[in-house]
Amino acid sequence: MASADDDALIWTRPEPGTRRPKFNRDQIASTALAIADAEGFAAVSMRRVAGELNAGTMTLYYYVRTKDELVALMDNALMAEVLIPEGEFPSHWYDALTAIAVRTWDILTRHPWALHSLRNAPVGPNNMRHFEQSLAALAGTDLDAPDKFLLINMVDDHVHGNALRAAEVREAGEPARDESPVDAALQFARVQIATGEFPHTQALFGDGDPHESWARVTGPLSERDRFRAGLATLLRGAADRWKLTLPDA
Amino acid sequence: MASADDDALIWTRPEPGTRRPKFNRDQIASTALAIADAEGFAAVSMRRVAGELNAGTMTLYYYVRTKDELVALMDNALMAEVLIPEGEFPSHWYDALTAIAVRTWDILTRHPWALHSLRNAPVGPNNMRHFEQSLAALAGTDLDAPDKFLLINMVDDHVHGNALRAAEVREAGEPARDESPVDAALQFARVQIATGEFPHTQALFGDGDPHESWARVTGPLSERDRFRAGLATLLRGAADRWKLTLPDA
DNA sequence: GACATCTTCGTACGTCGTACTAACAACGCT
DNA sequence: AGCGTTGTTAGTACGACGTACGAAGATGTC
Repeated sequence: MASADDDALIWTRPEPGTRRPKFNRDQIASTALAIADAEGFAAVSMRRVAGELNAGTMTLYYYVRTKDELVALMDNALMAEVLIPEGEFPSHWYDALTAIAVRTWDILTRHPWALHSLRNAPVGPNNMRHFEQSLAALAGTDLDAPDKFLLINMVDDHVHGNALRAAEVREAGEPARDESPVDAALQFARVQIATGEFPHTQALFGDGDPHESWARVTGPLSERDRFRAGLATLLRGAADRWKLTLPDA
Repeated sequence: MASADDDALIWTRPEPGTRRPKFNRDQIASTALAIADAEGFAAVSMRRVAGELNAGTMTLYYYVRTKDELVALMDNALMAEVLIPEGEFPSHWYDALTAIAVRTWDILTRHPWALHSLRNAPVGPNNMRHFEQSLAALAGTDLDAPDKFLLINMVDDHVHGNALRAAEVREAGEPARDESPVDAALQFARVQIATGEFPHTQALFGDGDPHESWARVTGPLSERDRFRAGLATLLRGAADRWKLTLPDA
């Protein structure tokens, strides 16, 4: 009876309930994510993603209606990373909000292309989970609905705004880079300052080595610590405004 | 002697030192800006801008090396609008910073495509003027260089972050809209909430009419006033942190 | 086997940015 | 007046892109 269909072994035979597609959305999203991380968002094209999966380009359109939907998938995958794991959730509102914000900032900073690109992505499940966590952080306070919403938005705005600018500036501040764009920008700034039209800027940066000036102006804190300092200032203002308790620390 | 060249009248003859280009960068930038305002940033293509000027497409490349340079021109033109006019500059640091931030927010909100699109534009002259004005706002304080820089960045981050999200949300909150995308998003959120996975979100929004829920959660303040409230909170935190005076008001 | 339906993907169209190159126009020379 | 130089405009063409259309292959049910 070991007849014609030896390939009908349990191992080679597809599971029942087959007729299963060769790919799935998670796979596609993570492939796209990998490309974006390695070569930037601009490298993520339908042809490219399909190629990476050894599929025909149009195959993707079976899983996704448009490229925007692919981007939505990418966004949702990224947002999964920003969720605080069960059990690591601080109990004090200040600590919880800080943990969420810092984690989000870390992710956004690790994927610098994301902020430029995922902005018009519609709300997905993980976006809602992120919002839910922020609300959970404020559950212990007696803020009313509009105030909770306002505070959460303030924190999110700060995170996104800062991550955005930090991503832009990152390489510019690094020494040991001498490609044209950065040097050109520094050179431009120096020439502008030399015109005397920018007395305050001149006083701030001085006339010395640009990289040294930059280091002096940014101060001793890392970009991440400067973000945290800004966040702490914001939350201090919020505590003041709404008479919220600060953690003992 | 009124001979062959009647067209050689002083009025018709071009001025000496001619050989002047037919266009200039300001013209090109404002044309591109107009297109973006009317039809969104995606409508700004080299062909389109050139067409609007009745020029050949490639003519633009005489004024600009790449499309990115065109975008830089657009960015610089926008940044001109955010500069506070001479004489309107408040003397107290708090008022000055607020004026700069609000004005910037207004401009960004009036050109919602800008935040999505101008982000990688390199620093231009008007960007430097904006920074110079921010420094001028802090001239009366005795903050040191790193603290000034940090505070200015915090405010800018807040402005950009908020304007970004406000632009996304704007239409979604408006009633009298029933196109598919917005309705689809609201519908999605309702279905998600109904799963019970989002108790805090559910408690916040309730089960009533989505637009009514939205109105209740955003509260009585306009988007602009909510931005100002967040900004005031941030600045209050800053005043606290650095022992700065608040205006009498 | 025949048929229906699920899944894959080749071809083709219209867009985009822009490299290359030719054409035209205005000036300084003689 | 003619000529070469150089500033300015623009046509053509190439290789990318997203995706509409529809044919082809694969897998299930009778």
